[in-house]
Parts: sequence; C-alpha cells; structure tokens
Amino acid sequence: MTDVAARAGVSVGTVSHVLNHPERVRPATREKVEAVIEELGFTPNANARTLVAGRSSTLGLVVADLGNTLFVEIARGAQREAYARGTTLLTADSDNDDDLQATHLEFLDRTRVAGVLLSPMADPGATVDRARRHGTPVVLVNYDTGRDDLCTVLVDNDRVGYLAAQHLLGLGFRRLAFVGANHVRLQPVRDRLAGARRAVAEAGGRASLLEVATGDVRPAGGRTAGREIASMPARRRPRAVIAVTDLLAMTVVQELLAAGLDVPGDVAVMGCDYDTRGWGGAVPLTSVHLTGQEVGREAVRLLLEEAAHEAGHVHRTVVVAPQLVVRASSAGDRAPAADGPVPDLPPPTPHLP
Amino acid sequence: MTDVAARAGVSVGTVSHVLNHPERVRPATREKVEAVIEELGFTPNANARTLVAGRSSTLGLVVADLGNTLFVEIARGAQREAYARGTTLLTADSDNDDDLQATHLEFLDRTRVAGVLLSPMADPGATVDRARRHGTPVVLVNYDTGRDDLCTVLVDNDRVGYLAAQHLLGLGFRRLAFVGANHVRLQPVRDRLAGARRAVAEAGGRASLLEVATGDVRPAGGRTAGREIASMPARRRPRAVIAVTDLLAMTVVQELLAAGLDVPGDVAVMGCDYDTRGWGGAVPLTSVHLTGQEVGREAVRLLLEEAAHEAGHVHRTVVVAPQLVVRASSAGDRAPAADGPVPDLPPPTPHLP
DNA sequence: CGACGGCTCTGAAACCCTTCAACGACGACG
DNA sequence: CGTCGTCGTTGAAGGGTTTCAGAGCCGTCG
Repeated sequence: MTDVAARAGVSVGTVSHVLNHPERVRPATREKVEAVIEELGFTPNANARTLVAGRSSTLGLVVADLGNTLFVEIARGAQREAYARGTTLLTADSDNDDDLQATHLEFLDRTRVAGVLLSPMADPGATVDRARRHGTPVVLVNYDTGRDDLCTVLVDNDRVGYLAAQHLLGLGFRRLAFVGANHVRLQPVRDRLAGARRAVAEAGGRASLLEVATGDVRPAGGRTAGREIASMPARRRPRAVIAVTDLLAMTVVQELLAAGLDVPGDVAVMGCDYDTRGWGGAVPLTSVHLTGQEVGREAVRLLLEEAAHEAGHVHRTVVVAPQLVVRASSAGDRAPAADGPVPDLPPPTPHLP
Repeated sequence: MTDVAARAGVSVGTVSHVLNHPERVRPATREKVEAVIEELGFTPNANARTLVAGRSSTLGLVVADLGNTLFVEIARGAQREAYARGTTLLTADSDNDDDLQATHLEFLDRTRVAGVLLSPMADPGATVDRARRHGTPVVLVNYDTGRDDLCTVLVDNDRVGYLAAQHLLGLGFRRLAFVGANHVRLQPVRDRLAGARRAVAEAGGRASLLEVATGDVRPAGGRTAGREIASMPARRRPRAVIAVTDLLAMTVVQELLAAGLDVPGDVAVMGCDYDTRGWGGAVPLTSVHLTGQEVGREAVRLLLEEAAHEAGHVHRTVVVAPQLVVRASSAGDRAPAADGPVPDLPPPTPHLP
C-alpha cells in the first residue's frame, strides 16, 4: 500500500480511502490511485484489515461429514444465504472426527470470523463456549443440545413422520408399517415415529401402524425387515411402509422386489432424509426430505442476527419444516420419475468444456 | 497477549515464546504463563500471526458446485490429505457461478492462504494469474487448460472408457454400445469414447462398438437412447451398454426395464463418473468411478510442494487413474449389492444422539 | 577473582492496514 | 478583504503478533 501511495503521489491514508470510502476522495485522485493499484497489481491484505477491524465479515461452517448428502445441502443453503447477504462462507469438513471438529472450530475462532455455524454429530460440549467467550457467535445446526443459551436450527422430525404417514393414508392405504421403530434412543427416530403414530391415530380406527424393528440403522438393517415384510401373508402384510431412513427404505425395496413383490403395486415404500442414492433406481423413492438448504439458510440468518447485536441478543431455536417429495415408490403409476421436478437435481458431470 | 504478559509478570515476547518455542523458556515461567493463558481464556489472533509471517498455512479449495458428488469427493480427499499433513483446508462453493468463483479465489488470495485448489467449470482465465502474481500458488483440479505453467490434477478419461469397455469385453460381451457418443465437443466424452474404441479395437474383429447419440447429456437424453436400444431386434441389439455418464446410464436402465427387458440379463449397462444416485436402485449400477478423493489428495500434495519451493518449482500435471466398481447392472447375478464393499458408503442420517 | 559462555528473558521494530484528528486550500459570504 | 465552512488530504496511532539483537544472570574455567 505504501508503494501505491508513493507511486500515486498521495499518502497511504488516501489509498485506504479509495479502497473503503471512495466518496471521500476527489474523482481525479481516485482514478489516479486506482490506476496505480491496477498497474502494481496490488491486493489488500485481508489479515491486516481484520486485525484493525477486530473481526472479519466471513462466516465459517463446520460440518460433521461432507460425505453425508444432508450436510452438503446445509452447506449449499448456507452458502447461498451468505452470498445473498454479501458475505463469504468457508466450510470445514470434520470428517466424522470430533477432535478435528474442535480443531476447526478453534481455528475459525482464532481467525476471528464473524461467526460459526456448527453442525456436529455429537454434543460439542465446551468447545462451543470457548469460542463464544471470545465473542465468536456460534449457531448450532441440526443438532439439539437442549440448551437455551444458543441459537439452534432444527428439522421438525415429528412432522417428518407425520407427513410420511399422512401421505400414505391419503393414498388410501390403511395398514402401514414403520421400519426402524426400535431405535428410539435416537432422537430423530423417536420424533419421526411419534409423528407417524399421531397421523395414524388421527386417521381413526381403521388405520394401523405396525412397528418393525431393525438390527441396525445402517442399510443392512433393511434387509431383514424387508424379508420379514415380504414373508407375511398378504392379508396381514402392511400395504405401505415408512422407513425411518432413505437408506433403509432402499434396502427394503430391494428385498421386496427380490421376493417377487411389486413396489408400489403390492407394497408402497417411502423413506425420510435426503439421500440421493434412492433417487435413481428402477423405483425412485418417495421420501420426506430434510430440507437441508432451508436449514442452512435459516442458520445463516440467525448467525448474522446474533453477530449484529453484540449484546442483547435473544437466543432462539428455529424449526424448519421438512418436505414431502413423491416419487414412484409410492405413486400409483410406476413411470420412472427421474425427469420430474426433483428438487435440485445436480447437473451431470462431465462438466469440462 | 499484553494482558497475559502483564498478569504473568513477563514480557509479550516471552508469551509469544511460550506459544511458539516452548523449549526456549524455563519450565517454571512457561507454566506460569500457560496458567494465565488458561485463566484469561486467551486465544491468539491468527490474523496478526499471518500478518507477521506473510502467509498462513491454511489451504483453500474453490469448488464449482458442491451439489455434484464428484466435487464433494474431491473436497473430502483434499481435506484428508491436508489434515494428514498438518494443515487446515477451507472449502468455498462457487455454486456454478463463475463470478462467485473469481470472488472466492480473490478472497483467499487477500487472506494470504498458503495456496488454493481450484476446481472450475470453465476456463478460469486470468483470475488465476492475479492470485499467483501475489505469490498464492494455485493448483487446477479436474480441469485441463492445456497450460504448462500451472500444476494440474486430472482424471484419465481415456482410461475411464478403456476400463469400461474392457470390463464388458471381459465378461464375454461382444456387441457393445456407447451412449452419448455424439457429445465429443466435451473433452471428457471425447476421451472416454476414444478409450472405449481402443479397447474394442484391441479385442479384435468380433467385437463392435455401436455409437448411440443422445440429444442431451442430462438424464433425459438417456430416455431416447434407452428406447432406441430396447426397440432394436434382439439379434442386432447391443448386449452391453456403456453410458458416458452415470446419470445417462440410470435412465437407460429405467427405459430398458420399462420395455420389459432384463438388466443385465438381456442388456448389461454401466456408467462412468461418481454419481451416488445410481447406487441404491433395484439394479445398482456398475460404473468406472472418477476417484475424486485421490484427485483431491494428489492436488494437495502438488499444492504443498509448490508452496514449499517458492521459486524453482517445476509445474506438472498429474493424471489419476479411475476405478472400476462392479455392481449388479453388469454382473452375472442380480443380487442386490448395496451391502457389498461399495467405496465410502456414507453413514446414515439420522445422526442425532 | 575475573572473564567468558549459556540460558532466559526483554524491548522494540516490523507486518499492513484503518481511522481520526488536524491541516491546508478554496469558495462563499459579510 | 478578512472570516468561516467544506472538502480533500495527511500523518500518526493502533491493532496483536513474531523475531531478533541484546541485556541480565548464573555457573564454569583459568
């Protein structure tokens, strides 16, 4: 900057003004300075700026695992909202490692970002408080600590289950099943199950919800559940299945098909979450999507709000609504739906010119 | 830091030493300073440090679109390599916007990161040079500019096509088809086709490669191609299909199934890329995967190497091998393979406690 | 007993920018 | 023609850290 000032025949203060308060400097001077900046290829040092300002305007996002489609959606939504509001979002992937997550959080704290979005896998504990003590606002994303001294964005998992059951009931199915019902120690499972039960209860006496256990929340769990359902006599067999996870739903579908049953002709199946792997199969999967983008957006709003009102900010929890997306696995017709208006179908690679 | 120094009764220089060169300070002093640091909750300001050092040790990654699974894999691989080498990787998503991409690159340049990985959609042009003029090394990822004054990491697309055709030929299929062959203006398509042709040529006279055009690289293009193949008389119909894209392959499969053909019984199908949407269907898709993680890893290695040898660094292009992953759509048996050793199957949401 | 070498620790400069009080010039006004 | 206000510009302070030359101090050796 000194070089620019010297070469333009002005003081560094003036160069700074050209950069940050162009209106304060006479057009002639400004143009001269700008010309020199261009000529010298000068780029201001963001660190020095932040050092003076005390805090940068960048936002950080620490995500538990970018391999999980939901977190990617959260990152995309957050990125868009941040951009719309004139800031930059930097994402750090903790790769399922709590220590790394803490490291990333501390790094962003050290670098004095305007605020951090944290989407953890487990309770982050005191790590968050350390950052906040330095004045780095933190918003918790997609994880419920139950704390009320922290802004939080959550998906309404009760509504996830409710929407799923409501959809199937609305199609006229009465005998429903809920696969994965035994994993109620996982809060989202608990909530989804509760929502599904409520919808069934509201539908009156003719509707029922069979709760099917799985050994595992991972795909393998759907295997046994799928076989169990397939082997039931047709009169007792559930007519429609809600799996607590898209991944479980996918394996249930595979087992049903392998047993010679038709999906959705004999059994309709649907999942929850936002797992793109269910979208492209022969029977694209109906699902209640966790609206990750909306979660990310809302989180950025909350974070900027908190960052703006240093003190006197009231922490709150925003609950985002999930969204039902109907595909072939529950629809009446089996036409492949991949061309349909699936939300945010990523563009295809190859993307080279 | 001044506060810490005062409270510990030492000078700021000593506090700095405790932080960066603990061996230079007497244990007693060190412990006292550390105690005060803890007591005061002091966290060093990374900006000030970078300001002095001239450059931080953080790496930046600017990615064209996080909605694309391949870029996510690149980010994950890069993250892991960076972590293994003791640095931090910050990812910025350009959301398919070239201007935003340039903005992100400039931002990282301003913030004086150790280097930037850039995975663009189109030729980034002079943006890159601006950053490099300030001494910010840039490595181009998954995009071939043809420049030799830049380190680049590419996937061997010729080998993608070659591996695909070789796999099918190895299974005994002779009449192959290549779907999407008309999009040769896209460099990856051109290379993949060339590789496939070569494998077929090497197989001798009895093997053939029917080149099928699609109106579009997007999924819809697979529709017409699939119908076209399905409607051919069985004797002329290709026995195995390579689609230039996983997404195309998925829709081809859907059309074949809809026409009453069996996959892979009547027609085997495979794709290329790394699109997870093809993994979970009733007929999980065989594919030649672009090994995004390896690309990301290699890119970080290159970048750190360039960052280390300020001058006298020889730019080079590293070509990463793709990887054949066999699933049901080409295998002899149709057993669902989702439990098999699919590379990097993400863990399931729900991930709350 | 004095000189000398090692350890520790200090203080100040340097890093690059922003901001703010103050200053000079210039036009308007009385 | 002197005074006042504005506008544009300046110069220095300040922000948090690292680094480096040097100052004390203690022990050792001659």
